[in-house]
Amino acid sequence: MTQAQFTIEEIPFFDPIKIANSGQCFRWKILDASHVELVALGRYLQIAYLGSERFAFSCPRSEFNDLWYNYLDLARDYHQVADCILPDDTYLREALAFGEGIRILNQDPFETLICFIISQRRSIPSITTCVERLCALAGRKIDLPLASLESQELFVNLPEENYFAFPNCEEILKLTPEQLDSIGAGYRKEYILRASLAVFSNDANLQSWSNLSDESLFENLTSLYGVGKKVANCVMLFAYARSSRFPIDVWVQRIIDKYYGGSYDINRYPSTAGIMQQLMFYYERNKSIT
DNA sequence: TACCAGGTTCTAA
DNA sequence: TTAGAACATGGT
Repeated sequence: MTQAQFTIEEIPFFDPIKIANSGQCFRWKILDASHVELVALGRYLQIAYLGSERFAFSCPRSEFNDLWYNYLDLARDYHQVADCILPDDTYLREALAFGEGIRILNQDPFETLICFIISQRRSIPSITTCVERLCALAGRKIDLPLASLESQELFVNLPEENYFAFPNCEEILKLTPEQLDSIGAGYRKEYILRASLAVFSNDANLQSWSNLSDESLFENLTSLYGVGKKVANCVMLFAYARSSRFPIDVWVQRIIDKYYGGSYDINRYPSTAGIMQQLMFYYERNKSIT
């Protein structure tokens, strides 16, 4: 008996469209009101909302269990996280009501590192453009589950375009200077190259770094040229499941100044400050748009 | 057109 | 130790 080429799952507190707009990932794309596609972990995935917290994923059950369950952080009980919000934290309560369904992804460390190096002092649309150019130039072409998807009415048919995996360090280092210039990374080009070189030479063994303490991991990440505390905290939060990390960017600083009197005690949420940060960030960026 | 963007590095005090 | 300038490019 052949395995079904899709997986259906009931998932509470999960909103792919909000995740796509949350700023933690740059390769998720909203196709329509109930479909999202993404490229991650070297694969293509489409997610369809079926109603009543039920979702269809364009992959076999085995792939869903092996890869996407962890990537999408489905083991965590987000209702429990929500229950931790203090009664007097009015702003965060509003942020939760607005952003319910956002999960913190467990992304690939190298991809997250390079993406957030690119992110510094740029808008999210601009980051997305730059990341896509890098993938198209240096990334491996991905085999699409086209035939199997088209045979299912659950999913949106794929456009006839190519999808590329995020490149590894070797693939980035193989780019010519002209190619690297053409992705439009500007002065961050040198940061990308030196981070890639550190990983290639094994000075930065990103896989083994997952065993480090928060303090050591932060120290190692910030030792990379072009990686400061903001980018390091984003990598820790979005790729190393360090949910206590609280990246402070211009948006979050604005929130702290406006709603928290200029200082924010992250010890209010010792193990979930990063999740709270993401809710705040999403709320502040999107509340005026919708 | 001018301004700002999920910051970091470098330099001078 | 800290404040401030410089940094490349894209989106609005």
